[in-house]
Amino acid sequence: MTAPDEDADPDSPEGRGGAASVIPAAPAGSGRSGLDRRRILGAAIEFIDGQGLNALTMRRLGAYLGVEGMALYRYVPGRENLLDGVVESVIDELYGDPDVHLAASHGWQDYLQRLAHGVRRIALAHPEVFPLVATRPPAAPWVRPPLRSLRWVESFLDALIDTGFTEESAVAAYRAYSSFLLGHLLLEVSQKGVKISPEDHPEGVPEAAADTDLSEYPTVVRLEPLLSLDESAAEFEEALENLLGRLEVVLREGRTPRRGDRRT
Amino acid sequence: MTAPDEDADPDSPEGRGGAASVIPAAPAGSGRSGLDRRRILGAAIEFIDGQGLNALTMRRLGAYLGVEGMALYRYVPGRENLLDGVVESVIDELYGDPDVHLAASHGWQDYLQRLAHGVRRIALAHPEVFPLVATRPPAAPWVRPPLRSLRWVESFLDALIDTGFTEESAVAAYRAYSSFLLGHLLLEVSQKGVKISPEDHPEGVPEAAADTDLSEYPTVVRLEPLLSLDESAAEFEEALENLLGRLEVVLREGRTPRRGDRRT
DNA sequence: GCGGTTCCGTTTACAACGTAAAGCTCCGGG
DNA sequence: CCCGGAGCTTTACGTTGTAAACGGAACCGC
Repeated sequence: MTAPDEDADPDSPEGRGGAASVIPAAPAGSGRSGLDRRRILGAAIEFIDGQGLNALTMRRLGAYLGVEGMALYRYVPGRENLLDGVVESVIDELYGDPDVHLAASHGWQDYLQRLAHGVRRIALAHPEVFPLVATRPPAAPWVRPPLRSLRWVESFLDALIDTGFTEESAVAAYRAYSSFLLGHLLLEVSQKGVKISPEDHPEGVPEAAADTDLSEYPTVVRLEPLLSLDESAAEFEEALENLLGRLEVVLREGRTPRRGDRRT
Repeated sequence: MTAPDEDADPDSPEGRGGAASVIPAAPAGSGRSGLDRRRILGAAIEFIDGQGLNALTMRRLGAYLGVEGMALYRYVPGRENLLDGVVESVIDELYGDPDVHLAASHGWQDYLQRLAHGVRRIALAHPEVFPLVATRPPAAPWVRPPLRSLRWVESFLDALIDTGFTEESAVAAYRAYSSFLLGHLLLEVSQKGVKISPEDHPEGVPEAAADTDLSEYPTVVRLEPLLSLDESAAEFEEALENLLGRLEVVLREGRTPRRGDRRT
């Protein structure tokens, strides 16, 4: 079903190289006994990708690994920690992505562009996992967003500061960038999440939905084809470019612009 | 504790009029017997605001209402549905907000501005609830974002179309606006969510955290004061204004700008 | 008044969850 | 041969969401 050519999304799974596959871990119940934290986290990710987050329970994950559920507790302190680990693991895929660099060797715009697409690739590869990134309470109070690892935050700030941003504007940029990524990807991922409805209406009237009464919302109904059109890639690109443009202004003016600009 | 004057956030709880209080419902366990769906949803919101989302269980919510837990099932089909109802209720607070209008009587910019602040007020009033807005699977596949109610989507699209947007650009605007709101508010809310840590360090060194080793992240450490500075209100304003500016361009050009047409 | 229905809340019940604690089972070093 | 520990399983407990049966009050037409 997925239109394979035409204007294929460069961030779609397998669109780019080898990133987005977590761990070479054994397929499912094969590689017996070699249990360890990484294998567990890898399995958890596979499991969530396949069965959804709600389906993930300790016992089921155990079974998925050919083991008894309680066995996991030898390597993982508990479920919450496991989920934290999952998030961390998923974000760590960035390190394996050859298109994403830790340093801004080709300018900050290139750096941010690559980073954004790297994160998007991850989000699209693990749509069920990604919301966790947004929801899990952060280890450090700042570091909220998509790049939850301190190492990435460090890299981000360094990259910008090295290329001329002031500290203030680098931090401002970090936040603007983060919330852009978070918002856009969350929206995109959850839009994909709802497939074309697994069952239902094998025939009968396609409009005038069965569950809710749409007759009060004529515009929504009329624009439905537009609304359900998926332009995410282009929209992402546009919003990203706009953001970069905004940051460029910040850079040039050396400060984060304030309304009415009465500064401290 | 909350610095009351200075440059008070206009969207902070009680900053604006009467919105952001769900339902006049009885305080806690007072108004006995009059159980019904709205009262339950109201109580659930209060409960989540007070005890956090994780603490919400059917039995506890029952107890909070002076009732036996199973009693709730007469009015609510189940927990999932309850959470959906909570989200819906919270969004419905928009209707009670005198500053937010359903129609763009003072131009679309005014409309979007008011709407954005209305949603922000809600997010700040219910920081524990808001992430649900982002996470809950949507009833209709499109309609993803902060304004989950079809009525608001309808209103949004009408407002823009009435003031000159094409259908395509109205939809594009809807998405850009949504993801902006979602991202920014989610970030903001979860940043506030982590208060000054309920317990711990009643004394001792405030920096050089006890749990993780920050020594590898000198920039993060150095910028920590900046990073934890809370400029959310200003940042929100700036990003919102930028977005509106972007939409204005879209409006003027009558189309959603595609990659390729430049205008730096 | 009175039997019956209907409403609403309680009780009881159960499977599944996260997790503590104790029990196996094997394995390499004395 | 025995031992101790690593690694997994068993058993156990409290809590969760929810189905089903239950009780009692409030109302109905008579």
